[in-house]
Amino acid sequence: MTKPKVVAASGKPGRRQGIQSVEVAGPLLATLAAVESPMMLRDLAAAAGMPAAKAHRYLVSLARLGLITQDETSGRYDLGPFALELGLSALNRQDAFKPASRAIERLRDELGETAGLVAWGTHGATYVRIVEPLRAVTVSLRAGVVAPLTASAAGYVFFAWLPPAATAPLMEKEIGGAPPHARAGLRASPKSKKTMEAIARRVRAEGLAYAVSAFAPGINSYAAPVFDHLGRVPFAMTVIGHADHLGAGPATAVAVALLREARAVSAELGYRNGSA
Amino acid sequence: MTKPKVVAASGKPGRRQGIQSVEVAGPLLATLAAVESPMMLRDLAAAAGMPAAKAHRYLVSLARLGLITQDETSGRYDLGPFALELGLSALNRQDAFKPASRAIERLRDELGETAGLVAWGTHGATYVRIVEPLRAVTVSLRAGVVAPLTASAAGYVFFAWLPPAATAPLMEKEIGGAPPHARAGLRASPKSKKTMEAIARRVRAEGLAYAVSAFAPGINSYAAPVFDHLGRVPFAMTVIGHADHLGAGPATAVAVALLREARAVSAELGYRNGSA
DNA sequence: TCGCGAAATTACGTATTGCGCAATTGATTG
DNA sequence: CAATCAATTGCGCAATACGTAATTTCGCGA
Repeated sequence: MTKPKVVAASGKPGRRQGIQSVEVAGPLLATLAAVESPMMLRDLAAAAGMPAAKAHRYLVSLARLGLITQDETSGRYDLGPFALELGLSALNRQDAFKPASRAIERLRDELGETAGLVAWGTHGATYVRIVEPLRAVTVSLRAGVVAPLTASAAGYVFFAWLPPAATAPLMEKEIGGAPPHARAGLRASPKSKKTMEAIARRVRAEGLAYAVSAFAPGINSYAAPVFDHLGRVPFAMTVIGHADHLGAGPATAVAVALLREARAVSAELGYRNGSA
Repeated sequence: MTKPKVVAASGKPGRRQGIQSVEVAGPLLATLAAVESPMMLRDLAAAAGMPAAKAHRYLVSLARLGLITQDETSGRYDLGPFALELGLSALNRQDAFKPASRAIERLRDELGETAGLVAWGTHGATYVRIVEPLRAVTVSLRAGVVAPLTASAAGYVFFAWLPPAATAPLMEKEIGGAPPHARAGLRASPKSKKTMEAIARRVRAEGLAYAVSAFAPGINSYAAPVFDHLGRVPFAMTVIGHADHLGAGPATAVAVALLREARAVSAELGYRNGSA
């Protein structure tokens, strides 16, 4: 309409066919989103680069959708309730928590073992969610528990994929802070930096980590990273259970299932294999 | 276009002249906002009541605006970054947002616990802001998480003070929708309507809600309503933390502080105790 | 590796709808 | 009470969106 077209309805942008009017409305919404207070039609139209009469018609329809509201008395326009709804809905699916939560539930159901979600917090690899199978006897873990960086599958995962700067302080603390074997609760002996580097290489190569008797004797754990669309690692997914059920190694049923689910979540978050 | 018009561009709705194409796009956005996961073109078109070919053109333009995204591989459509931006901007305009934000920061500093702001959105009680204390292992939550209506302090608050019509659909879903233990992460068992009514009465009487082990074992939460000048509840303020620090009940230090701050915010918004 | 079926995407001609311009209505101020 | 500014609406033209398939792409199974 505004812009001369050679052929009928083909978008000259050379791209896929869209609806021009929809795209015209965008700048109006963007303008309103950028300011903090209601705007007059005239200013809104100017900011969006269109005549006031044109803007007005669009605003009427946007208001019918609830994307904007017009103040009855002042006539000014502002974002409406539907904009908030859209945002809350978008916020809801924005992060990795939900898909990762669903994934560990699937793992729990499929494997009949305790599964968890671990995030990197100020104190290290912190369990943020635990799901347990219905069985009576399960590995007891609570959200908030911090897994040792140098002696747990989840710790290995973060060490392997987080920037070194993020994990360095904690590793110093775990390796050098206390005399060997004096550290509370760590079953495994403290590892040297060189050992940790070797572990990290293997973990990166295999795509996941596993630890034998890390939490307690006879309890093994597996952990795999979840990547988001930027290639960051918002979570590690873990499976924890008795050694005789889980086994150990990169080819066990547990390892295969965990890796499959972790990769599925990463894909859902927009991670493209290889890089961001 | 579809509908015969007698006169040129006058909207026959008898109302103000708008842009038809803009209003056509509304149902597509509303449909995406109403579901929780990406949709196929076919289903989206059906839900919005239009042919797939038509929906496709609109989706192309909505995607150019960033209101929606299309997954490269699956071809499915979901809400996009601009939807989030619109929503966050709309959130900031809520009169209650700034005072309530400051209030949860005070609570965090005073109690040394994680505090949050929860709004009622399409999918339920949605965390829109989380503030964490600098020290300690904090409870990890992210904005966007939806708290279950029937098993969280924030959910109780909205259930107690929102019009029943607003919460009914979600309660049906939570209570009857899924088999036990199939619902994501609900530690607490599903509650009957009768139980929920009893909870709501107590919550209204005490002025706030608390939940034991709702998010995770050993994690308790408190929630109190913020009332605006019309007596509505735009937000709930929450405090979340380990059970042994927070305790549970209407007379704990946390409960007292939370209620005090929530009432202060309500007063600032022009709420008069008792009614609107 | 090839082929079947379903879904997504694109063409094309028609006429509905959006555009620019200017008049009209409504509100605010001197 | 009048003047000014802003918001809103007619009008006719022609650009754009619609419907109906055709076509391409994708996902699976043999």
